Order: sequence, then structure tokens, then C-alpha cells
Amino acid sequence: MSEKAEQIVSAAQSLFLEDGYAATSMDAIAHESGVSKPTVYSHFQSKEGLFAGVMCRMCEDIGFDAFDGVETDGPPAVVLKAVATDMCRRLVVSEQGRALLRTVICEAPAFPELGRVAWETGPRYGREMVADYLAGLDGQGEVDVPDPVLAAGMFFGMVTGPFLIPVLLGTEPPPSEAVLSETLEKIVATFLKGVSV
Amino acid sequence: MSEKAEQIVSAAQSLFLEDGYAATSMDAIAHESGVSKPTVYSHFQSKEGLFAGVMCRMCEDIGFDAFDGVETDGPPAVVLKAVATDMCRRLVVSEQGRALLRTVICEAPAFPELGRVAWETGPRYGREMVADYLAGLDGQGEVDVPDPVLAAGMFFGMVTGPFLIPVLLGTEPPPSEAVLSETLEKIVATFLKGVSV
DNA sequence: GTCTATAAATGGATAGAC
DNA sequence: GTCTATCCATTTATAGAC
Repeated sequence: MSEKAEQIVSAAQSLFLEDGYAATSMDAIAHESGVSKPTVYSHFQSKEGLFAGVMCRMCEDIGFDAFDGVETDGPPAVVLKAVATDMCRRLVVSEQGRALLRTVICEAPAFPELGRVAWETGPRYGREMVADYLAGLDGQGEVDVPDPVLAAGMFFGMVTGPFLIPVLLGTEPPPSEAVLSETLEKIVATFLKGVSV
Repeated sequence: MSEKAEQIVSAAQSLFLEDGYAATSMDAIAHESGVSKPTVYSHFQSKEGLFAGVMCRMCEDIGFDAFDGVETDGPPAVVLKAVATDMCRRLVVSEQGRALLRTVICEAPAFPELGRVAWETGPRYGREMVADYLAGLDGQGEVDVPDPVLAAGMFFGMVTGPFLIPVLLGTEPPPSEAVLSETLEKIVATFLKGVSV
């Protein structure tokens, strides 16, 4: 990708995330990226194409590798807390993550393909990895999880539940690392007690 | 409110919910409500005012009376399942509820007051009622809930977790009543086990 | 490939007739 | 109070010079 194309993508990212699809103009993108509008159109077919391309790429970049760098053979409470912390940092604490989530939720009806990519690369992928992990623990008799996918869904819900909606609605600031750690400790404990044998 | 004003509000509701703030034009609202644009402006000061007014009113209407019509002196599993079912019907199953949630999430940055109203009348109100209920159970020694607000947040997260994101992203249809009932049964059981004494 | 300039359409909002 | 007609700014997208 040429240098100008990258500048355009970068400007489009921040503007789309900041203002949403409809409220962001190609003029603004051209201005912000320091090129003229025809140059934007020489690299990207249309506003829709630029938006879908940029957002899908972001989903894949931020994409939710929940278990990246997490040692999965420690105690479940430690493993799950690490996974939960990673998820909250990506979706709740990170301003970019929040903005991306907000944007894909907004535009999913108009861009179904984007909704699908966001789901596959993000929550669904994370849920599957947690489900596999829980199924493994169940096989070892450490927990009682008859439906791993449902349990993983509960886990994700519990972890994000206390933060996600108020933060998305702008009525609470994202939690500090200290509050996050303390809260997730309790949440993971409650979850593990709920699925204990 | 006059008849025309009500037609305008009704048209504005469906169009804003369907297409979002920026993609909905005052022309379209006038056309859909069967009046002319100046009539719209004679009743409402501006597009922003119309949007904020209509959405805030919807939040208060749909507003989350989690315990309305729920007998709170039955077994906790029954009470909490009723609350959870009511919440999922409002936010996940109802197309209008989903659209409202999506819209307020989208526009919360541009309309902070709307975000506040949506939070206060909806999730926060529901969370507080569940927190009070759990605190009562804790006082009777039926559960171990040292932090009722956090526990209520976990509860809401667990209940919506398996449904909310995939439904908002458009990758899964809302659950049938049968699936909802079966799933919430398991979720409530896991939650209660997690907070058991 | 990139720019200036502009086309063609649509947006929010209003003046003035009735 | 309501409409027809219109203003003015802005939008997406492109034509043509360099």
C-alpha cells in the first residue's frame, strides 16, 4: 500500500470512529489525510467501500486473541482472570476498542458483512477459545460445564456486564487498572463457584 | 399534543431507529408523517431537538421496570428468572428495544444527555432493583453477596451475554421464547450457585 | 497520479401565501 | 397552523489540466 493510501486509511479510521459513517465526509477524510478528494477516490472506489475496508481491517487487527500470551496450564482462576483482563482492556478500557465496538454496532444493519467480520474475529472467536478451555477443565473433572459455549457466553457477559453499557453510554469513565483487577478477581471467583463440581 | 405532532413523533421514532440520526432527513420525516417540512419545524425547534426529545421519551416509555408484575416473595430462582426474561424480551427479543439500544449507543457521544437518560431509566434502574433484591436475600442469609451492585451487574451481564452482541451485530436472530426460557433457566442456576452461601 | 474546479443532488431551515 | 417554493450550505463523485 502506498504512503498516501496509508494516510487516507489512517485518517478514515479516526474520523469514522469519532463521528460515525454518515457524519464523516470524504472532504474531511481528504483534508485530514493531507490529500485531495480525487486522490481518495483514486485509491478507494467509494465511501462505502472505504468504510467497510477500513473497519474490517481494524476488526482483524484488534481481533480478539483472548489467549495470546496467557499460560493456560495455571490455576483456572488465574487463567480466566488473565483472559478477562485482556478482553476488558481491548473492549472497555481502550478508547479505540470502545469506538470500534460502537461503530460496528451502529453500522451493522447497513453493513451486514462488517457485522459478520466483527463477530467472527472478535466475540465469537474469544467465546470459542474460552469454551474449549472450559471443556478441557470439564474433562479433567475440575468444573461442571455441560454446555461450554453457553458457559463461555455467561463468562463474557459477567466480565463485561458491570462496565460495558455505562461506558458505551458515556455515563461512567472506563475503570482504572486497579478497579478492573479488583473487580475481575471477584467476577472470576463467582463464575468459577457457579460452575464448580 | 396535537394529532399532527403525534404523527411526526411516530414517524421520527421509526426513521431514527431504522436509519440513525445522520441518515434520517427532516424531509423523510415530513413525508413519512404526511405533513410538510415547515409543519415539522413549527412543532419542533430543530432536528437535534426532535431527536433528543423522541429518544428520551422512548427510553422513559420502554424504561426498564424490571420488577413490574414480578412476585418478589417466591424462590429466588423463580424471581430472578422472571426478571431476566423481562429484560431479554425488552432488550434482545423486541426489535424496537434492540433498535433503541443501538441508537442510544451510537448517538451517546453526540447527545450525552440522551446517554444519561437511557442509562438512568434503563440499565441503572434495573441494576439498582436487582441489587436491592439481592441485598435483601443476603440479609436473610440466603445468598452471599458482599457487593450487591457488582453482583447485579454480573447478573445482567450473564443474562444478556450470550445474546446481546451477536444479535446487535446481526449475526444471530433473537432467541425464540423456548430457547430463551431454557437458557435463562441455566443462567439463573449458575448465578445463584455462584453467589450461594 | 495528483490537483483545481465543478457538477448534481440532498441536507437543514425559512419566507411568504393562504 | 399549514402549505408551496426556495435559500444556502454541504455532500458524493467526477472532468479536465498538469
